[in-house]
Amino acid sequence: MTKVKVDLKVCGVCGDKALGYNFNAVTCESCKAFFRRNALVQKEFKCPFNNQCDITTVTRRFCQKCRLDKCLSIGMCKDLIMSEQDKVAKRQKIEENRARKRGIGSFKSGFKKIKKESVEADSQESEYFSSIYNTDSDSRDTGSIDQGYQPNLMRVINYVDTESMLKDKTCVSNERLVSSSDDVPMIKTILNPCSKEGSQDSSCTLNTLIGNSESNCNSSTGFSNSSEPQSTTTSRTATIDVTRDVVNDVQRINAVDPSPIESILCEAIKLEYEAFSSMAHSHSNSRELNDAERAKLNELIVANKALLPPLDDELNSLIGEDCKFKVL
Amino acid sequence: MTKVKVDLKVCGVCGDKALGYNFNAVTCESCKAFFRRNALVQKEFKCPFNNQCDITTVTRRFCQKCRLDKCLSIGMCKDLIMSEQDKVAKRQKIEENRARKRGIGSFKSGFKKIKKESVEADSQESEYFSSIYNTDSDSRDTGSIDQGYQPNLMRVINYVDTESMLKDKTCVSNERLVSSSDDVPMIKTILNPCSKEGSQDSSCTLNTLIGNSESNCNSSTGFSNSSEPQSTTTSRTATIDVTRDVVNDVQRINAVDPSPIESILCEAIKLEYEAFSSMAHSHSNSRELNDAERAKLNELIVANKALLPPLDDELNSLIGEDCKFKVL
DNA sequence: GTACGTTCACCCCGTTCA
DNA sequence: TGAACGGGGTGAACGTAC
Ligand SMILES: [Zn+2]
Ligand SMILES: [Zn+2]
Ligand SMILES: [Zn+2]
Ligand SMILES: [Zn+2]
Repeated sequence: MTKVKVDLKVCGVCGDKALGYNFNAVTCESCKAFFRRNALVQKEFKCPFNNQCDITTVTRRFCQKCRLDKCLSIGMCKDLIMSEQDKVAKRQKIEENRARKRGIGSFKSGFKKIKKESVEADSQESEYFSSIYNTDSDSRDTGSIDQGYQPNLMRVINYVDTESMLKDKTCVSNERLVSSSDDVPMIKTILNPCSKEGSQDSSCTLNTLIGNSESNCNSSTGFSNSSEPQSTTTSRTATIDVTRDVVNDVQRINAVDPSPIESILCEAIKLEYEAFSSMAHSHSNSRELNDAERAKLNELIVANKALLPPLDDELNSLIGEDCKFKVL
Repeated sequence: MTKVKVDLKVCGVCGDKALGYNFNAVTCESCKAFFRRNALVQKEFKCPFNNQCDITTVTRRFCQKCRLDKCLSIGMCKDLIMSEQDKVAKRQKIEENRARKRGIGSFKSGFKKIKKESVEADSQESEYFSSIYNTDSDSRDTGSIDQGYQPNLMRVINYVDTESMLKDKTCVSNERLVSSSDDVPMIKTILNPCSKEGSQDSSCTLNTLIGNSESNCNSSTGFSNSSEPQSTTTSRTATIDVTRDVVNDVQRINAVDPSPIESILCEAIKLEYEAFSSMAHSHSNSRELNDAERAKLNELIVANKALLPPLDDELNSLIGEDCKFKVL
């Protein structure tokens, strides 16, 4: 029981053993590296087959395109890949600490090497970043939303839920939080296109949510999109799957468009629902949706619909169903 | 009921459970650590969004900048963070006591660990360094005269106001004031007008979906919806400015003396002001949560709407029906 | 009992090298 | 490409002075 949990984590991309979240999805080390290396390259990969490669530990290296698509589909987020600046900053910090440490220990240590590096990278980066710096750049795609700290951000998130949320049940009570399931919930953040001029209604908002991705039994791996909802869980699961599909669609759409915003949005939506639903759960097992939950659901639907032209009928019907949960 | 009171303490920064005051504000353990680690670093953090992140247990890791700002805004005081010297002194004292105790108890006892520490200062890593090096000049650091124990001083003062000022405030106004629930009131400081306000108005806002639930007296995290703290406060700000002038004068008087006393004074003054303002605000209802949630929800909806032009009528009606949240 | 600092396990990102 | 590793940030638990 104790260490079992570790073994339960499975890479959402290839099914290999996973240690935890990477770029916002549970993945193995190799997929992590793969994503970091390839997610930002602008070049499109080509599938040698027909874009439907099943990714496994064995096949994962055969088709970069499908592997990358899979990565994105399970929610891996490009924005969490450090920008060149971030990396430089990080290296610098490490250098500093190292130097400092060394200095304290014994100040005789060689310092020459260090500063050499600190002089650093200035040179190369150039173009990428330039865009980032300008305040209003609408582009932002490649880089990250913000150079500053995306990474930590995410990390934190994941960390959080796990720990604080379920850890002490006590807080759960008054804490909105999710879960309670057992272990790895996760968060998501989304941000809308706050591209410059949309200011009118201050439309841009970032929502964070926690989605609890189930862990323990079953579904954890169940990420594989589209596939089956084997689980018992009833309606909630179903709903979630639906949203997930929608999300996937969006992401697929995004494929062309490098901007991750939409995908993030979708994630958020998905998570929102989940968060609510988990909240509801905590109170009672009853499968009733409270108004908040219901509202959320509707909202999700709206959002998704707007996002992607083709809306699923299934979903609609589903909604109809869910809505009947005692409407206020 | 008896121990309930303990549970009532809520972190003024993120809303998590708090045990008591830390650096002059009621905070959770994590915010305490966060503040200690980051308040003195010279480097400015950067908000990935637009400096309006709502800080909750979930989102607190997203944005260091807004978290730190929040810390300061609720009155957490950098001066209470021990300086490196203080720490060294403290360690020394501990060593001494330990040694003495050990000697008394039985001098054969394990010494291994001890000397390890005595080697001490090197005490490798971790958090030490972070703060040390900052050149920060302006206050305290090198100076010294007093740094020896500013902290205590501060504490005392706070204690005082506490008493006189808000005593019963219990939870209070939206946002800034955190609570104090029943026993220990606390001080507040007002945040500085965010230096470069220029950026903030950009339309983007960060919201947390989950909202903070909080059952009892929520208050904790202010929600961003409409009444945004920073912007609103015109009159308030003005007042503060005035007090600030006064404070400055005082400081000028103290001038030569680098000691943080003046800051303390300042704190007290501000606090008073805040106490008033919070009173005025005090919002009525207890069942806050829903409202907050609702607001959140609406916000989301609005955001989504704005996002995507084509909105489905069906859905609209649906939403209108089910969730009466009046969408604006 | 309160409020500091310290420690340590943990999470996840980057780097390195075979 | 991927295993192994280095490392920083976080937060719970703990030690200690007062
Ligand atoms: Zn994998
Ligand atoms: Zn393929
Ligand atoms: Zn907190
Ligand atoms: Zn922020």
